[in-house]
Amino acid sequence: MVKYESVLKDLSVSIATMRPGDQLPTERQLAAQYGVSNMTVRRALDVLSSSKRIVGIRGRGTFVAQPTVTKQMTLASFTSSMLEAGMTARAQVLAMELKPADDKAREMLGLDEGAQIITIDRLRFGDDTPLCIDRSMLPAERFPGLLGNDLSGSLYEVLYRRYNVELSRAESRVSAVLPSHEDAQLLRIPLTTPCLRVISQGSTIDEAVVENTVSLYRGDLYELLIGRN
Amino acid sequence: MVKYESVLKDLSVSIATMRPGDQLPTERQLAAQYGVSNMTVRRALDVLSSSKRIVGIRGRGTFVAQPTVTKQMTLASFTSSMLEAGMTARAQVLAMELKPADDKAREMLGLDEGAQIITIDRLRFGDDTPLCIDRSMLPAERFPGLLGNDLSGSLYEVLYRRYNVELSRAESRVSAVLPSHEDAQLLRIPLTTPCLRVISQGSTIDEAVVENTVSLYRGDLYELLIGRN
DNA sequence: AAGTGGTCTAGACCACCCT
DNA sequence: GGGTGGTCTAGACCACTTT
Repeated sequence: MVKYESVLKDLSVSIATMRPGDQLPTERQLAAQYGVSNMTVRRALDVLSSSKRIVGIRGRGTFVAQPTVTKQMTLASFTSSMLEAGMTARAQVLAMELKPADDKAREMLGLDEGAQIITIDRLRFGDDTPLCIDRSMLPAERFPGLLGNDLSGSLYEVLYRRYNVELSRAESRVSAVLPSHEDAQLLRIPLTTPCLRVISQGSTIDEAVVENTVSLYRGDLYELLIGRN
Repeated sequence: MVKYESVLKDLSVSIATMRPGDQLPTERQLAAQYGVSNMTVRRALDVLSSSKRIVGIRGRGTFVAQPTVTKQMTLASFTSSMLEAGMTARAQVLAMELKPADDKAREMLGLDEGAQIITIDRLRFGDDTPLCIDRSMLPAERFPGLLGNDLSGSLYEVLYRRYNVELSRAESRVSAVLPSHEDAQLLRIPLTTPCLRVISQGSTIDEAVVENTVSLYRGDLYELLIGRN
């Protein structure tokens, strides 16, 4: 791990314990504290600043930002975008199941009758705040033993490392919904907080759809960023 | 304008004339060429690299990137997606205004003090059902007489036909919100119906942002389709 | 005047790729 | 070994705010 990443990680944790408006140590102080140069501290601050977690005011200081509605997110992958935002990504597995595919699942994944699927429900955190519920569905045949893996990180990474399957997100459907009782409880939000529901499919290079995920993002903390990265 | 921005701008233009796979000058060469230090060149390269326009390979060099699939993710335009759904698209103009740009508008459109903007609010229908409210903002200087045009169809088409300006959607931010009283009334929905808010910017080929639109879609009837097109 | 965020330098050094 | 991208330094300087 390079130096600025250590600084970033540490700063990220510190900020999480502070309140909006609180002032951070000065750049010089941070540089001395971490035994690192001005430029390296700034590189870490830049990441936090561009993800709107802090605000630098020339001549005044650096402050913890108000948590605005404009947090950042890409359609790429939860884990990578959390990293980019200087937050730690973590997933808590809510449920895992191996079961026969119903009609709907068979259609979505292009499976034959009698095929089995794996379902994985996960609650995803950014710095200990629940931000998203992921419900994934995959063909069991293609990923034997998947449920034995550690799924607290990136699902795509596990698929790549263990099964050498590289997925790309083909198409996503985004809608606005109110959370169910259960989901609201998991995300720790009121029932009236609108959420973003993203239904996405992962396909291999040969176009076969091998993953279907329904994600529910907290609407008050999340914004999807779509476009040229 | 700071130095790295000049370098970035110049590099951006250069890259546009090159082909994928072509090699850029080395960092040292660029530094000498622009009369600037290594770090400053790198800062510009970092921007291009994180937006996937170039790829740096340690020990080899820096190369123009292949346009990737994820880069091309776009939101379909309202008019075209209505067409695809077999519905007729129509827009009712709610308000049009020519007024001085406030700070926020100036920042978004990159305008100087004293510049004027055109705002256009439209209610968009699919088969006589109100589906979306669009609030657009454009620099007045660039589009003289825009308000005299028929705006019941596609705004982008008008801009193209009348001003020969071809816009591409640069980046869109999607969030889930509840509608205001006014917006709920316009869309004929209860206040508790979650909506999709899409903030998008249109830019010309030379990267200038000349349009900013906030769209509010009925969440119960509208789904955004994001995919490789 | 002193202190702050932000830019920039000139160069060292590392990891890596090519002979 | 020589060239490349990438990280980092120690400090200078600028723009700005506060005292």
